[in-house]
Amino acid sequence: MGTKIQPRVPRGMRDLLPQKMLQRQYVIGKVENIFQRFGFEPLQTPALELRETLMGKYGDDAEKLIYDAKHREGKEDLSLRYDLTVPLTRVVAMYPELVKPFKRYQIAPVWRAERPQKGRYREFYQCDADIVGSKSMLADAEIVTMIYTVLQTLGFKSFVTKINNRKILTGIGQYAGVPNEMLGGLYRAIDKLEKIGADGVREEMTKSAIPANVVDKMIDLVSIPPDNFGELRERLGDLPIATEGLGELEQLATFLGDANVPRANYQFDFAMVRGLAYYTGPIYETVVTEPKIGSLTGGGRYDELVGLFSSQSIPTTGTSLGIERIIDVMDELAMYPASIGKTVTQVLVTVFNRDLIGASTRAANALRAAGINAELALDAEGLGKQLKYAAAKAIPFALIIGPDEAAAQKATLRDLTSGEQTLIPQSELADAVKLKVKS
RNA sequence: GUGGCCAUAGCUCAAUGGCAGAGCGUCUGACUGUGGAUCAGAAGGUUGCGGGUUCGACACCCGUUGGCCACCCCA
Repeated sequence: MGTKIQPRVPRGMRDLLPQKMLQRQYVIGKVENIFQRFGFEPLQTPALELRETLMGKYGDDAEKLIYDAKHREGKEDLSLRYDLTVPLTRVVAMYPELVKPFKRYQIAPVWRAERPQKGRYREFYQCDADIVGSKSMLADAEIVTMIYTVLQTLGFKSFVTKINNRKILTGIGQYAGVPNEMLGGLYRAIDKLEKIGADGVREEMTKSAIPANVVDKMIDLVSIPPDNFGELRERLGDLPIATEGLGELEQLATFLGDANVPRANYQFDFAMVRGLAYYTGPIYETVVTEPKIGSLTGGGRYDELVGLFSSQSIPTTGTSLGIERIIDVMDELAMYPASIGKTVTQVLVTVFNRDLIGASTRAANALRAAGINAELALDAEGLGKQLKYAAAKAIPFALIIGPDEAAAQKATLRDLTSGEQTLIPQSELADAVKLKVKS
């Protein structure tokens, strides 16, 4: 062998070592649980999609970030999936026999060639839940309710799901009379209202070459406080598209009230914008106030997307939870329950010497049969070393069967946290250990 | 994609341009039935990588890769 290869992972991607994986599995398990409780069912799709499946759906800016993954000698142009939404619409178009409304969730990695940063990776997991085949605002309300339930279950306290409607944004654009190709700049400036204030937005709009008279109208409009439907209706009432959007949000508000989602956890924010091109109706985005890490969830209604793959379009709404950011916030705020340890092993069964390998193996298997995660020490090289190993791995208990215990048909259970030891008859081993381990 | 900060032992960090160090961790022993305490000792480095300046570079210059931060955008 010549010079060694530097062990590295691709930029923006990472290994997830066991301790991290235990935390992730906890979070993903909770999320999956809630998804199922709302009647969503699992779906899996390939990591690679045909390039043509992905292109033309997200907008130019987003599509620059799509990874190509064509094989050297392959005949198909392939790309790594950019999100889970477009694959879903592809599935819906391919299997028209799926019973509607089709409610599916998918928890899987997606890839985006962005410049990495904290809370932003090139390979990351998304947790999506969508309802295909219902145009009712009740579907949107279910999505927002579920977002609330997930975050609340994970222990989040101060978070707000902001809700707006693409139709209102379109209305704002019409009201301002800005040409279509400038709408992007307009929306982007509006989106920054909270971050940079009205003056900042004014500056931003001027930079985007939006006429001065329009800018003033915009600032006025966008400065309408959240939840103030009346004021907005007064201004945009002449525009059918805006009226329609407002009507939808009012219905949504009623349904959220029915669902008892706490008023503090959602807000109708007419300045909230989402970048993806395919949204057509209500849009949502959840932010936490404590560590500023961007949005934890994002989603909305995209009634026309399925239509790009099929002769008929199907109304669809859904959300994507940013599991990576949720995990980052939970790390920062130490939100994991004590029950997720650093290891899955509950008991290390030590091996006193070669002659007692059999006794320890039988004990380990008895524990395993009783549903206890038991690890058998693999080298009989001294009790001290084995206990040190247990401590290093944060295994909470060690079982010791030395000559004395073996002769008396007993075993010693040592609590590595307190140092307390109990002598247990081998006949009652599993039950006695179970009691100790669970407490 | 644009701009800035950073990269030295497994980890956290030192070292006026002049012999690359400390703390923690790791390993061994004091302790042949007990880890986390104490003591003694040991291992561990091409200073991210490639060039350049210099008698001499961890330090200065250029490039490159990666991490972080602010934009852009977004989960």
